[in-house]
Amino acid sequence: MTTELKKSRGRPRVFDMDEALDKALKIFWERGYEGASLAELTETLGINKPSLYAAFGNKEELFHKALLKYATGPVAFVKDVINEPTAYKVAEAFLVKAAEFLTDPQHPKGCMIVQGALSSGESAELIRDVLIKYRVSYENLLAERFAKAKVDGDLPDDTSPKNLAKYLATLHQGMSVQATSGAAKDELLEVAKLALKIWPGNNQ
Amino acid sequence: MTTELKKSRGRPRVFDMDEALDKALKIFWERGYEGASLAELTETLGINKPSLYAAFGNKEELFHKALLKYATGPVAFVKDVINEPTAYKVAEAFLVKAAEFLTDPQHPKGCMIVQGALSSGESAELIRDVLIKYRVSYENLLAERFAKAKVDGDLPDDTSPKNLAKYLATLHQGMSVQATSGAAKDELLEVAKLALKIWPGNNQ
DNA sequence: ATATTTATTTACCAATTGGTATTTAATTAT
DNA sequence: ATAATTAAATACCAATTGGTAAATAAATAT
Repeated sequence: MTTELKKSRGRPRVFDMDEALDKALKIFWERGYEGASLAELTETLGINKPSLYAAFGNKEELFHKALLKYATGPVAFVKDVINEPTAYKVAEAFLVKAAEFLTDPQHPKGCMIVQGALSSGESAELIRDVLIKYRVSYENLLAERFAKAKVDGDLPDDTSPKNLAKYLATLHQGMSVQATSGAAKDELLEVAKLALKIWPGNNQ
Repeated sequence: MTTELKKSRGRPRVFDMDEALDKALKIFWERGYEGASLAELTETLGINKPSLYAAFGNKEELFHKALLKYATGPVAFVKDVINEPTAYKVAEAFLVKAAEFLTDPQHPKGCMIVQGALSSGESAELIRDVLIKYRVSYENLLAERFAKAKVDGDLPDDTSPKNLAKYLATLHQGMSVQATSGAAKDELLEVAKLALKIWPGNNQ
């Protein structure tokens, strides 16, 4: 059923670009931008450098493509989360799904957007800034959702959507560090449970 | 008043070791272990490589010495915090002081123990593991303090000291990421304030 | 069959990485 | 004054970094 209109002219590519990008993603994910060497990348993808460059551009472009795949793939759940019916359910879904995702044994621990280039040398400064922007935009997504919840009367008047969003983003980022450090899913779920106790009406 | 018994025999060292270590600390702090190059280190310390090696050993040893200085210097407040009279005051002091420290303009943003080697190449794996141990031990310090609080009747019987400690450690680590990403002190103080609302008796 | 196109392979590149051997300079002990 | 000791400066090292030029192989269009 897949439309294989591969009347491409030259020598056919021997590797699957999507699979290769996925492997690159996982290396960046657990090594970070600077920690991932071209040597490890090419070795893992099973291709050599010129092929990698022809297919994806340079290391930086490869990272960006991997990042895009990450944001639209594994991490897409964040954008679903804001569709939960109430602010509380948004927060709950966000933290619970984060706990599960960050410790999922199917892929590297932690969040690539958090640890891809947290502190780094000059060569990764652009990458670092892009990741910061991603984090900020996810946080803003939550803040906007909570602002709407206030209008809906779903949150008390004296609550600050921004503070609430930053609280959740901070927890998420901390959970990412925890996951990378070996914390188990259940431990992070307990953290999530505790964190949700701040919610008005969810006390004790 | 400083006992300068410098009847050391050979050519005198031209730089102050403590000052130099402090500069190295700040570079590791904002660049991470791998991100800090020997070139940047020697340039900033104002000494050349052989001098650095003679004084501090290799890059890894220098990092460990800087880390020790960090843990006994800027970050010593964590060990004071557990002397607060109540569990709540411990948590409050921990989060408030963390917010202030992580955004202090006097030194790099964020926590070196969190971002010194979060994700990295193979060359930093030992460092990464040491930093993980540091994080775990700080968390254990809090957990033990809260266990004592339970015995004292300062915390309800159904509270888990470990979960509480992990909750606070997670927030601290998240705040570190936030600080590195440009969050302001006031914003982190708001997060701390929100976070403390989970406390029994501190609701609303 | 041949030309064209595209991918792979091999071999290479300059720059940078962490790390040292060697020489030279500054100090103290004799 | 001279020997011994210690540090600094210069110059170097192999290995690795990200990146590429040139040659070769596999497909399609003519």
